[in-house]
Amino acid sequence: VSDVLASFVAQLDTYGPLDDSDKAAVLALPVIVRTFLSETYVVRQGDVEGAFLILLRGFATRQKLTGDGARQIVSLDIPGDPLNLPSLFLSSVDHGVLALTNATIASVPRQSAIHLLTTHPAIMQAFLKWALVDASIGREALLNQGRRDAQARVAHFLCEHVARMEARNLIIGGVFTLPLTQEQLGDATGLTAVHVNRMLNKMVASGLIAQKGRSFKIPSIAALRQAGDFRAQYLFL
Amino acid sequence: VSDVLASFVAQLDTYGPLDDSDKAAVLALPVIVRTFLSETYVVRQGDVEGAFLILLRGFATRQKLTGDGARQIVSLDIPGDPLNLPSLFLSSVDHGVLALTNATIASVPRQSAIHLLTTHPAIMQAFLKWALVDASIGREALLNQGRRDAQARVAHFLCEHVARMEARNLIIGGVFTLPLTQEQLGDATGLTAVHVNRMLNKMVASGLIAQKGRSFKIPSIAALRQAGDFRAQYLFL
DNA sequence: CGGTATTTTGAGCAGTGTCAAAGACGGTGG
DNA sequence: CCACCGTCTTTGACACTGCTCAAAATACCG
Repeated sequence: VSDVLASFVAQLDTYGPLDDSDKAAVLALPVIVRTFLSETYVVRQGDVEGAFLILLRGFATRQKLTGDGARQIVSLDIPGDPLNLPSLFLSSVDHGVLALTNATIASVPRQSAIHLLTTHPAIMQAFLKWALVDASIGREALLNQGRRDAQARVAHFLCEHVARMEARNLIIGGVFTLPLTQEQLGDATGLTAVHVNRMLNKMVASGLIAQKGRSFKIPSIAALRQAGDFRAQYLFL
Repeated sequence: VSDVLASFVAQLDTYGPLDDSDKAAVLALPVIVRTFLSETYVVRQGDVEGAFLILLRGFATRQKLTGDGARQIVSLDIPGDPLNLPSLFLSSVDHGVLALTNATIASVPRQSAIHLLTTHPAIMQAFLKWALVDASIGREALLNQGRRDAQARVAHFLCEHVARMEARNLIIGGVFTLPLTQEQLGDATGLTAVHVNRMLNKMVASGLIAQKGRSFKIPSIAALRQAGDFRAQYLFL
């Protein structure tokens, strides 16, 4: 029994609550730790995936493609996130998973994960909550792309990333790294790389964000939230 | 014990499978049947909702609002759909529910529903699958609004509605009613009512759809699917 | 039959996309 | 440690999709 899943258990517990036997059962799961290079596929869209994956270190996106190859990033995943919950119960994954940075990922055999859930109702319930929150985040993203202008979309995306990172104590000293190119930020907000660039520079000019390479600092999170029409309730943190 | 929930059980079973005692337990749920007039709120965004609601007859949308009042429709719900699954386990609903037509809705006390799930793992699992499919549909909608042009968005939306209605045997003779104004169709696709109008007329002119008032007929579903870049896998029907 | 909501149409415009090129950055091998 | 190379960012000019505003036509409902 190793403790690679310790932080995952902590996450699950916030959706829980789990009792000690539940936690022990998760920690007793057979796990293989795998590493992926940056810019490499973890799961391909349409795969019938065998294992349940949890991101331990690094960043990953979940993304979909249109018929003519345009990309939409549907989630930016951070350490502690499950990467392919749907594949546990659905026949195939409707989206691909791409490692953005070098990433270490815990891989749990599908049958072990399913067995865990069916024998531990509290864990099943925590997974259900996770799925519900994931859907809620998706709905907010839909609102963001459907009804906000370019600057607000980018601001909102940044606010969400900050909020989720902070909830996991992954931001230290107010500075954080956004592990995305501007092209990818466009794919996450329904914009073009060029236009994302203009929006970022505009936001720097107006003092909404401070940016140096891919590391960001937010002078006033309140101001950024206002610019992005961001209210955090939908994250259920 | 009435059978108002019979069709809901049938739906659940497709996500199941449920055994007879599971089904009996659902049917034994205390239910109040309520009716709502068209254009009337069933749940307001942010409500701490007491009851679990299932749409029995009519149509409803789930929708979110931006800070300055723009609306995004995140789901068009049809008979058999649960309307507020998140509120069972999350503290509040992140979106409102609006009856589009006169609607009859089954209302199950929250505690009864929760008790049902925690005592019947198979039902909990079916609800989890439901949540996963709902999230998958949300991701496809995000791709649709982020990366497809106006005509494709409308075509894709129509294809999805047809596919879901057909899966419940709610389309007879190839003609169906879209219970939305063009304004609402715009809110569902991230477009303006005016532009939706132009797209619909263009699609009629090119023979992709036949429309008379709010009733539609699709001459060639294959052609419409092509126009909307629609592949049905993500619905997991 | 009148009133209201919805659809339709037109004209003009704004926001975002496209294309292309230059500049900056970062990683790698020598 | 430096030079090189590929990727990413930045900038400019321009095109175009989809939005705004406004008014007319039509459909729906009591």
